[in-house]
Amino acid sequence: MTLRFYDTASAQVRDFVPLIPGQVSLYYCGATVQGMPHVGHIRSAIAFDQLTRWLEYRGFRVTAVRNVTDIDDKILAKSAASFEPDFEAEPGAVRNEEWWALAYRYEQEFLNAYDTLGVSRPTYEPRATGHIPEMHALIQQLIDRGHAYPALDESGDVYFDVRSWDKYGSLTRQNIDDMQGAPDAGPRGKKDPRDFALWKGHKDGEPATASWASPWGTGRPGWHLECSAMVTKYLGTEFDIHGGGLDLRFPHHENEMAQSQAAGHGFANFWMHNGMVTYAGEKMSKSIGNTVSPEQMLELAPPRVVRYYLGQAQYRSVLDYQPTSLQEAAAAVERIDGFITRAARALDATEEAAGTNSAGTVPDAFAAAMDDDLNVPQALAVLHETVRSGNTALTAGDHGDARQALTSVTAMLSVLGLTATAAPAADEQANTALGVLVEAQLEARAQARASKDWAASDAIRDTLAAAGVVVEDGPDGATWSLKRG
RNA sequence: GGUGGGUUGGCCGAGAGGCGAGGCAGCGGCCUGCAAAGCCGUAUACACGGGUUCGAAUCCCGUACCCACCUCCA
Repeated sequence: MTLRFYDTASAQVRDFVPLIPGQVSLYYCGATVQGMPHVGHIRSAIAFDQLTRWLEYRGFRVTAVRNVTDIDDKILAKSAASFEPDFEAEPGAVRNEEWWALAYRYEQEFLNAYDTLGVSRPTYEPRATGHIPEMHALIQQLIDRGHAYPALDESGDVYFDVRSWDKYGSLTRQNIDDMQGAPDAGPRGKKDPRDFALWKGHKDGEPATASWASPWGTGRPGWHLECSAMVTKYLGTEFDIHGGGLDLRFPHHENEMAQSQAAGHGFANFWMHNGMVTYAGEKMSKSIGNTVSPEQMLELAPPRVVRYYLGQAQYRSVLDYQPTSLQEAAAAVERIDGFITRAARALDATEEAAGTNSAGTVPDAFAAAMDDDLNVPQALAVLHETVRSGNTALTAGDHGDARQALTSVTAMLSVLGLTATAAPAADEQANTALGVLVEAQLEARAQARASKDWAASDAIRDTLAAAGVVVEDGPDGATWSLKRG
């Protein structure tokens, strides 16, 4: 049983062998908390959550780290704008908000979205501003090794010297001389326009709270450096997997890799990048303004449906959002949930040992699909096939097979982060206040049906349906459930 | 200009030399008083043009179009 993942650095699917047997160290880039999350952020988190869950299912102890970039240009700019007299508060924006408050507030928004959509919390979630000393140590190390230098002007910046590191560009297989270079970078005291900032000198007008003392003058960390420093602190100088969105490959991850390896670190063994979410074929991003928020999706569908939708494609592929996407996902989820509800009720009613919650195992075909670079679509095919065979078993009254299918489905859903909320057992449901009323209606309907009074029977069913109670007739009489969503 | 990725049936979305993944929608059937749910059946799908091969959606060459990154971006 071999796990295989696509590694961006080597551009191939490779066998995954962790550095320490039985353990996996995973770092994936979280958000720059400068605004509300959009579903692109969530898709990335779901992808690495699926990875984490699958590794854990496979018996690995996973140490997952997801950073929070809580200081950067945009955060400072947004905060500064909130103090302007003509500040026009966007929905959700706050007037006169300090940069650190703004960052913490949006961090909470991200956490809420992650939690709602079932993204398990990483082991550690470090903030950039909490790791200034580690960054200073790394910068000093790079200067000592001749790979970094204080800006040639008086800006107080410290730059990484890309020309000093001949492997620069190797992650994305680019040649430095073929790169466009930052058009607006100008010299800014750089030796090469592609040199990037490890440390940004304090600028006039920036709040004093956004500035830390350093051997090179007061300032704040560069984006790329913070990840390198935090990875090393929590996972060591060499670790198994570094993840993030495909758009972070360059420059962010290229720069991270360069500075860490130039500092003598082995760094990431695997680089895994999730594909973008597009809207009408265009990448969803703040700068384009075509974002769809988790809230907007959650208005259209329950969290598990949103999770199903965002997690159903293979993580590396582009996921194009369409207005009908969530309806389709909802239908698929309802099909699964319908089986679970029916199976649970049928089995509970006939078997006393219903509480056998032994952690089920996943079908071999499902496992093989997940082992193969997290082929979730293929795994979902196995899930649906299991649901079908379970339905067939239920119809046939084959409770042994039905139970096996139920256990199997439950295990698969757990791995995918789609665990169904346990449907109430029939008698439990009947004992609620609503249940008493519904049962009375169903009793009346049963009598109407017995006397072939179809008009009365259907009227009751319609009334219940209007109240969100779905009635289904079966061989043993009618059952009911609350309409989901 | 450089570097990657893509184009699969009405839609989404896997696969990767021979047996038509799966879901959604549609159609037909079984079941049902009628429904619903479920089950069964149902599609001459692989951008285009060449080539290799007994056989190509899958390999090779070329073409077109799309996307991403090279500037902050999950």
